[in-house]
Amino acid sequence: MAARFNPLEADARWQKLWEEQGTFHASGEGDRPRAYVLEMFPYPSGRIHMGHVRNYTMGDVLARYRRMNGFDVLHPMGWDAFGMPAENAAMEKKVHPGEWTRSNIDTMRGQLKRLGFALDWSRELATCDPDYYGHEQALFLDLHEAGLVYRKQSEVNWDPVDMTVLANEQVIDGRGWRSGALVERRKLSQWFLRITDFADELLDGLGELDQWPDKVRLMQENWIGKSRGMKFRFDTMPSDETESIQVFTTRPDTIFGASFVAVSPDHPFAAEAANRSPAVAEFIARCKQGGTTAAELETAEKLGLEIGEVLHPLDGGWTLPVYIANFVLMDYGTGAIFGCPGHDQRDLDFARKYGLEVTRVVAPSPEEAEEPIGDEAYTGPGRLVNSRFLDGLTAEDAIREVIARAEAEGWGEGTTVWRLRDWGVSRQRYWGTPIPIVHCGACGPVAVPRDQLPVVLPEDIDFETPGNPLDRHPTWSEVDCPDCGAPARRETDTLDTFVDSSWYFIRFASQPADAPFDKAEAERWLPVDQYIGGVEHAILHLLYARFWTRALRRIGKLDVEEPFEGLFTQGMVTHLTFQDSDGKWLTPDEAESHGGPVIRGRVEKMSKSKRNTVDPEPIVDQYGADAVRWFMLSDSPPERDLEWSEAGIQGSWRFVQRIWRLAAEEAERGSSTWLGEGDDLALDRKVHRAIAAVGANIEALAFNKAVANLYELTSTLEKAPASPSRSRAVETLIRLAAPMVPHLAEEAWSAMGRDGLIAQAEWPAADPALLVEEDVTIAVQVNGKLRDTLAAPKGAAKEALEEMALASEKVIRALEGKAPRKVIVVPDRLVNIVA
RNA sequence: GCCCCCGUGGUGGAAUUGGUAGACGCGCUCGACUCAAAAUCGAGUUCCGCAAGGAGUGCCGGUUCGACUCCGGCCGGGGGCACCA
Repeated sequence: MAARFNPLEADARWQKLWEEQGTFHASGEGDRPRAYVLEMFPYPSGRIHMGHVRNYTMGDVLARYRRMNGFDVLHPMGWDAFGMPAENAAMEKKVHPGEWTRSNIDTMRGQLKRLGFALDWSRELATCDPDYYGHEQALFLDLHEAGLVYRKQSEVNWDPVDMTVLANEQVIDGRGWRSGALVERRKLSQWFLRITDFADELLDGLGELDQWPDKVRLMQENWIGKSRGMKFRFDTMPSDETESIQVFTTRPDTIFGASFVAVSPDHPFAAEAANRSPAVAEFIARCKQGGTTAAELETAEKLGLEIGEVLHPLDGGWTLPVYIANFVLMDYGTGAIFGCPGHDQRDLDFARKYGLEVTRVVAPSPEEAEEPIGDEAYTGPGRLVNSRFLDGLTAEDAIREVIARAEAEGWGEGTTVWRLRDWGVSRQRYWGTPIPIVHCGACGPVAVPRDQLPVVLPEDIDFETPGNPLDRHPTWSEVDCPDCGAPARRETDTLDTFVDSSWYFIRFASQPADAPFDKAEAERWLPVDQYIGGVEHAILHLLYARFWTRALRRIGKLDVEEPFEGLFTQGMVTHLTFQDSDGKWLTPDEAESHGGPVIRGRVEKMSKSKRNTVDPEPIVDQYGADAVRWFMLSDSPPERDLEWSEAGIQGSWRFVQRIWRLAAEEAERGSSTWLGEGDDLALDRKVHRAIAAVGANIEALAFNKAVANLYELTSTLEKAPASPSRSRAVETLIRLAAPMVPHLAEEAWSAMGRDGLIAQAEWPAADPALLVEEDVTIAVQVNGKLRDTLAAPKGAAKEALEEMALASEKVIRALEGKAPRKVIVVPDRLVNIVA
């Protein structure tokens, strides 16, 4: 038996065997309990990075652990294969996006396989495959038929050089991130999904997701942004021809503090005014200039232009000026507000600038009723003042009162508004799922008949000229209208790639050829028991997937409420950064061999721009998959960042060899030479405590703690004398470590002469009798300070413990002759003597 | 600006419901083996102190027999949203 574990040889051998035997295929048959373990599928960008390795190692440990615990485990892998980088590569390197993507997938699949992940590769899918996106088109049409898809004009970020729509994230300081051109706002007809129809259930559903991080639930809650308030109207002057203005407020109680009404520059009321006056039109144009970056908005000046007058709904003799104001958003609430400068900071800034009245209508105490408002609006609690029939009411009561009156008198109503907007899914790009619609001059937009799906992307495309290649393709879009047969044109937009990732976990669970999924089969696996991925998807992907699942439920396709029962967001992999004296980023290797001075920078997320990435593949070459896996689990709590270090991976390598030595030693000794030396009960207890601890920690995804448990057990075993207990314990150690270091575990398992694969072996059971301590150490405190410890049998009587504690010499000394006033005894834990 | 999270040795981090702070790893120190080195093994490693003992979980205060843990106020770091009415 080899003195060293040789991963270079062993890893590949076991990986081949697992693959040949289909060890990790999810059966879906029989009545074993099922577990669906899923990590967010990767974008095939080229090569696996350390973040992937960490993410997939965590999921793999859980999947292997569940399998050893008797579960039928579904642990699949696929590729989020549509998206911009492929088109960029096409433009820069003159390769077809499909070719580039598929070649990346091949590379990355090979890299993943070398890490020995227990994946069911038979279910592998790529979203760029017509077999996948064709079914997505069918689902899109299902939602369309159900009225959950619609088309409307919408403003987009338009890059006039690249001739493409940009996502908000791709607009940097008002310019296209690739072209650097000033981005324009254009109105285009776009497809939308009615996610706002589900706002209430998406919000309420968060309450049930108790296996999600609070942080993510909170982020989604804020994103959905439910606000209760009142919508009401300000009537225009009887002489005006224009209609009344609807406003929304969350503070109807402050209605007597109103000093102006403001509408968005995009509001119809503003447009009307612009029609009448070039000055107004010019002002609106000015409002639309300027960037949308955080910094610019922060410092942006409040701009307003008075364009009319309206009547206060509770006092026909009270007129208020109407302004167009640049800080009012058209797509929130009604696009118009009433300004209450006393109790809203923005309104106050505006009122000061334009010399409008500032009235206090809420005061924290009666004494402060006439206290003028200074530079800060008062937004705290209090009672109403200067508010006629509302005076003296609390803000909450006043809100109810005003809404009740508005509803009774018919000028307003209590309502709820949402921050969440419908999901625009049109993208003017080639490398995505074609939207299965045909535009006919006579019939309008018509769904592509089901038997004509999938609508497949053309292969012969040209990236030489900017813009959407689909739009430019000479023939692809030319079709006959499915309804009337007249010449028509295909929709040339493709779907947002977030649509692709909104249902891939369903397709993993069930993949018939003729349908997106089989309802019953998918329902047997779903929801995903444990989903693991980066926190950067906390809102978009996870919200869209929740919506898509609920939409399918509403149309009767799938009876699942929430797609992901458990969610875990793992931290990033970070690394030191280095710069030379000119500020140029250096790789760690360059930093070492650099002649000049090198500045050690901060520890940051691995990124190409900071040049601090570490490619996993050479590390696997050098140390083997298990050492890499072990390191990914060991150093930091999984939800926090992990700093990559050479010392860390070396430590992991040493540990892998330590386990190997224990196994090799036992294997060599054989199973007969030492029999009869008797059991080592103390060792048995430690082993069973480790069984319980490692299991509990893996279930809690506290991998770093499970790792610590294994280190501790290993050290104990190294020091333990030979005995049947020790031999059993080494076997147990191998089983416990198997989910984390599977290749080593298989090798040791087979060397020790055990049958079958350890991947399919049983997880050891902790014997409850051995988990109970016989003796415990009792802490003895005097006035809360530790003075002594004493050994006592478990379950010793309080009186006995008290007596023992009072007899302690150290206690007597600490008491300095004072008599104990009180003695607190916590059984099996401590005695505290208060003097 | 609003919301949320986190501050523990040289370092990553442990510490069921408040009950012996620093498990386990990394690093470091000393020792063994070696001509030597690597690898490996053993001992030690919160701080002050020879010791007895004292101090100690960002800072200040509070609750409690007892606080890393609970409460209030600061300071520092990170994240999310952002003119959301």
